[in-house]
Amino acid sequence: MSNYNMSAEEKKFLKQYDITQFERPSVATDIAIFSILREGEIENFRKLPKKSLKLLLIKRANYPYKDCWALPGGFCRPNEDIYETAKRELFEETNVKNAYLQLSGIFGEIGRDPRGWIISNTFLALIDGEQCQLRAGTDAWEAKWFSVDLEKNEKKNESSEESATMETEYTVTLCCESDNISLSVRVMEYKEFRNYHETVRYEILDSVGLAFDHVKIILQTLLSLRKQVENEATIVFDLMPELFTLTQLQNAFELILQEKLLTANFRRKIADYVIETEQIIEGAGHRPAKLFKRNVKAFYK
Amino acid sequence: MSNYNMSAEEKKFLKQYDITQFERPSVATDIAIFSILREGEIENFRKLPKKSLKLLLIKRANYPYKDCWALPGGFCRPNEDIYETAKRELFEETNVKNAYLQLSGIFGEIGRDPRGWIISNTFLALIDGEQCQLRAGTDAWEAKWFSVDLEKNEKKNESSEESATMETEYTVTLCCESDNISLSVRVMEYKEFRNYHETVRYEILDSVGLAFDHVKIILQTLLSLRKQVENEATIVFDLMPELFTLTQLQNAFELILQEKLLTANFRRKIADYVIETEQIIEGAGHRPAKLFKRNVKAFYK
DNA sequence: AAAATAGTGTCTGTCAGACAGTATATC
DNA sequence: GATATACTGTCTGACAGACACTATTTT
Repeated sequence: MSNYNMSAEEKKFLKQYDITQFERPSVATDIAIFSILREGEIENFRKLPKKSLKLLLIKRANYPYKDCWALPGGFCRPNEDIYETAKRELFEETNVKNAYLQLSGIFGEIGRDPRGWIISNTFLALIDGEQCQLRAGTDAWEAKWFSVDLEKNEKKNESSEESATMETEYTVTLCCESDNISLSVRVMEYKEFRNYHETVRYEILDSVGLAFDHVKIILQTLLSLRKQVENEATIVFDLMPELFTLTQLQNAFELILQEKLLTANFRRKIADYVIETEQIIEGAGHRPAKLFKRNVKAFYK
Repeated sequence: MSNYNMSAEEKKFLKQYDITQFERPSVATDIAIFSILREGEIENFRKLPKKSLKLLLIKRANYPYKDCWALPGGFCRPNEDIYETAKRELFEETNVKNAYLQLSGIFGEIGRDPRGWIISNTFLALIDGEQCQLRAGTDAWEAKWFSVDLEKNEKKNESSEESATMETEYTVTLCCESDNISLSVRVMEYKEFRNYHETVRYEILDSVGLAFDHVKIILQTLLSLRKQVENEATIVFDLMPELFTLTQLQNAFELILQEKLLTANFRRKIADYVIETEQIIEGAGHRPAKLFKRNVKAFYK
């Protein structure tokens, strides 16, 4: 700390202070790394490749939750800031150094990890999936991209003048096409409005094949990503390569929001964030698209 | 965890697993508790009381940072979720049970606390200040509401086609009128756009009178509060009592955003969130205002 | 009547949604 | 020419910003 000069008395206090006298948790990070990747093979030379929103999962080689899939993550090391832990883990899995990384939550519920008291600080990462090199799998280690699909199912809605409750069931479907793996897990969302305040709580209904409380982390992170995309366009660019077509960009928005957008309107909305380049996409069985780059100036208000 | 049956092998693994073999941090929470309170005495019987955005600070009775002011907070106890820690601390300081509480950041930089490796999960809390009962001060303990003022000072702005940097100096002024205390602290914000990604970093310039890195926490929490208020109106209601006038509500918006709003436009914007009651404010030296309550149904999309 | 706040009506320009239409590559 | 995507123009209605105006209470 700058501007802080210790007195002799304070130095003495610190010398006597024993931080280990209190019970401490382990602190870990789990990262929901999203990207946009091609789904399967190109069926028709005319058609654009079908892309989908992907999430990186790792097959656990050890107990607990051996053979289940989990978010990449790890323990925070001494002399390491948690953001550094997240950065390091991200790099170890994907070889990506400069990705978008954002705190998305804390999960510290008692019993969430059978090994003991482990608090996880969770992060949202967005990367350009085509660019990244996944760490090679070994016998003990395997990482795969899973396509993400979120289904919302309103269950119950009660509201009076003073209070309201809203129960929503979410089904998260994670598919790894190449390996023919499909995980379908469900989480319940309980929203309450009582005492003039809103509270939200999540509960896992079933989580077969997914480790720990990672379903919850995935769901909450995905919902917060969506909300952000609705509010500001800039975050989506973190999924894009240096040069991209406007259709690709629109596709990224559509995959996150899970809804179709109208092209003319979309282009008007993002016009200020992009600059047209001289280059075009070649080799497609149809009219080629112009390539755009980010307009750096537009990313500042 | 539901849906999780352990094998004998796994049970054996967990029995052998020693979580204490790794070095662990202490985990704490610090809470930025905001409210809106009357500033000083009523000078003119005609005028409305002047209100301001207040932040709760506590005078540290012990080392480190003895006699400095700090955010209320404390260590996370075993068998306690961090949200519970925050709730507990909030209740201990303010006697408020059902306040709005939201994760606002993690601070785990090495050296942020001279006592050792302490990671702080920080929270934003909004409460109706008029309703809350501050815990009584003792010789060893003192809590005060400080008015918050944020000043922005753009310092440097460079941008090219590929990259941009933006340096902003923030001055946070915290005043406790009743005790004639005024703390003025400065934080530098470094925004960078490089490798097609934006990063933000904060650095304390000076922090006289404020403990630890709490300036940073205060600034970042306040900025995120502002951003949220710009995006959705609902969060501001957490600062209001059950019944309130529209002028009071507008005032709350203005204090957070630090800008004047136009009344007619404001009322149109929040019209759906409120319901008129039969009651009116009495005893003012001017036309009395109607009292409104929250429209519970509007708080759900 | 003066002071001070409470509350409303309306003009304007911007922008999002909807939709129709045109353009241009490859095969 | 068929196919498929790329890209543009314009109508509409909603809404945010600006501003002028009216209303009501106490002293």
